[in-house]
Amino acid sequence: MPELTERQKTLLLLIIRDYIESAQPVGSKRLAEHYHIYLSSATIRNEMAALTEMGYLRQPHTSAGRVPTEEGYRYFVSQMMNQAELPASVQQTIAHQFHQSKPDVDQWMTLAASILAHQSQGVSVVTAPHADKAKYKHVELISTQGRQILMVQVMVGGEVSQQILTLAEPVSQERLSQTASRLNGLLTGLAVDAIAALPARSDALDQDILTLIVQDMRRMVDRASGEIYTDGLSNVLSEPEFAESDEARRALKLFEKGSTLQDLLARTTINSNVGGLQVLIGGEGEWEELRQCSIVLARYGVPGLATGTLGVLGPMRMSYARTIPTVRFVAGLLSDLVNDTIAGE
Amino acid sequence: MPELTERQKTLLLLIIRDYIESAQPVGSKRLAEHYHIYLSSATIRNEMAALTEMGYLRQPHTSAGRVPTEEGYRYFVSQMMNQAELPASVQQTIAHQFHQSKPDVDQWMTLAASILAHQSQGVSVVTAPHADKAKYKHVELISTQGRQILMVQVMVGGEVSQQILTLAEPVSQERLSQTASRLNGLLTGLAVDAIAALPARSDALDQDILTLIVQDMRRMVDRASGEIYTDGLSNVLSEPEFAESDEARRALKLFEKGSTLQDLLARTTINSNVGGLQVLIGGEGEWEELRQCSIVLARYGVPGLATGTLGVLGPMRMSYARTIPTVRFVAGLLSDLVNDTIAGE
DNA sequence: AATAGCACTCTCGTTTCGAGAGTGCTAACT
DNA sequence: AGTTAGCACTCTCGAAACGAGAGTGCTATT
Repeated sequence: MPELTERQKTLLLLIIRDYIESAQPVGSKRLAEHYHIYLSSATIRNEMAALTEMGYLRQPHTSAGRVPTEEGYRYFVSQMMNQAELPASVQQTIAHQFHQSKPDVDQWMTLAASILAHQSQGVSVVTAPHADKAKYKHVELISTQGRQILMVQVMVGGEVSQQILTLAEPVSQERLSQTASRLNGLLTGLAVDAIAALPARSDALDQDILTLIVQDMRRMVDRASGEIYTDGLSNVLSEPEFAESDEARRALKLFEKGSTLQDLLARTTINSNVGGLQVLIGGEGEWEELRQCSIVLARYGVPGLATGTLGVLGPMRMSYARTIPTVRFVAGLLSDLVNDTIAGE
Repeated sequence: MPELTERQKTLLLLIIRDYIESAQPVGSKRLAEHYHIYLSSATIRNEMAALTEMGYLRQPHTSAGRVPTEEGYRYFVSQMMNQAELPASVQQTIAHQFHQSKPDVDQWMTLAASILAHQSQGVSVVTAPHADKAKYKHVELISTQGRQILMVQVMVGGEVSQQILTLAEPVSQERLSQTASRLNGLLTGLAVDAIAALPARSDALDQDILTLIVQDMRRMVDRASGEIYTDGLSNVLSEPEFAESDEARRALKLFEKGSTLQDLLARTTINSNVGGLQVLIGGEGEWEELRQCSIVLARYGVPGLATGTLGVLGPMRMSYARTIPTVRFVAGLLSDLVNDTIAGE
């Protein structure tokens, strides 16, 4: 259906840009006066009617200006997708912040969330890089008290999981350390399936821990993403479309119980490959809670080894021109960091 | 200034209770009709005038009903402080949830935050129990990649900190394990100051790690509270006083950058001892952002060993009758849990 | 001391109204 | 044929007007 004439394209983009800035329906007259189009308002009206007919625009009421439809936004985004780049100065500032921070995943995620939120004036969402196919690297067992022990497990790539276990009976730290070192000798470099396939061990404690390790690795692989880092929540309230608190509350709830969010991010895992951006506009008919929102998502990391998701959520009227390049740039940066971290293995 | 007659007390409490429910200024007539006071509206008016004079009530405009002042709320809270108890059935439900969960601090905190938020319809705030005087228990060193290693440190009491370190040069896992086990033999049970006072070690790696351990322990002691668990953020938006998003945004921002919050919780550390509640009303002249809010705080844990803070933030008009007993009860529960955890040492 | 009565004040929801902005359509223009 | 001017019409929005309702303070009475 790309029956858009050149003029219609320009007009459409202009209208959307104006609406994103002003948050108000844009009319033919305003358009004719404000921008240097050498067209009369009447002509513009005709074109607008056509664009409305085609489903790119919409009028809130008869005799109000036009507002982009979701389809309109989609066109807008597709147009700017390949073109927008973050100014070099901003790039430098951001990169600088990352290189100054400690080499700690937690720090990176927090920083990424903060930068995304500030740059885009939206709500940022970042998940930690996650090994698609976890390989065992190391386990430590530390007795904390009585029958409870702390198990710290490290994957190749540096992903860490800690968990508290309750054993059937108290075990001394020495015994735990021996068990751990035996298992470490045995399992290093193996994937979860290989470990599960090992023959049962003679020592009961060994066997118990082994089972738990497998469980834990499974859990790490299954949860598409663990904790979600987020920032800029208060930004949603600045947007006029969330002035009535009801709509805003719905959006906030998304972040309290992460299930919808998890769902959303999981989808991206499937559809999108590292490097590509994905923009979901108006919930895409799937997410009722997001009907008023858009999300710009990207996948980062090293495919097959460790990847994560990051993105920005905002009103459908969000500034894509700022958000898209920022998300892309930060995703690239994080990919590099992950790459560097893994490189040594 | 407790020149309140018995009748004035009853009236004041009634007015506040009504206002908390209805969120609307309460007038003399409404009061006379709705409740079984055998007084005429005129009499009530007189008393109201007196209460206003004394600073417990306020009228938004001439000829509107009365609204409690902060002083009024304070009186209200002081009255109900000793009396309110959570229904036994609710107590059971809550206790049940805790006993079903895994023995994991993270789980507990999340659960506590969730329960508080739901019960009180406010925003809950919980910090993990934190050792006031950390004692060393165990360290593990795990090489993750090249010069970077993961250091996992466990305190007596079970508090865990993990950190990524970058060494001057790559070190094998064997060597790391040896170092760790040497240090474990040496340091177990010592407090940070004792460790800092140890003579320097001959082995360079040992010494490096030792320094880092001390640093890390200091860090853990210093940060009054690390991560803040929170829930029910979307509840703020339901309250009519936050209908205009500006006020709501301010409250939300509190939770994004935790500094004010940290500050607030730190104060409680000083003023309040375990078991006692503290109710801050209207920011108490100190916290501009909280002028419209109240916060019910409690300290839990075992004094001198490990304590944490928990509380609920809501509009000044929040339901103290539900919030106060809930906070008190959950604080008690968490104290028990901390106690049980530590008992074994 | 408590109350009934009264005059007065102030808010709030409704209604009315006109300005303004925008539209669609038709007829004229290039 | 594409563009533009003109016009009648629609709809929103803010201001002004207004009356109902609720509440108050004060005074006189019980």
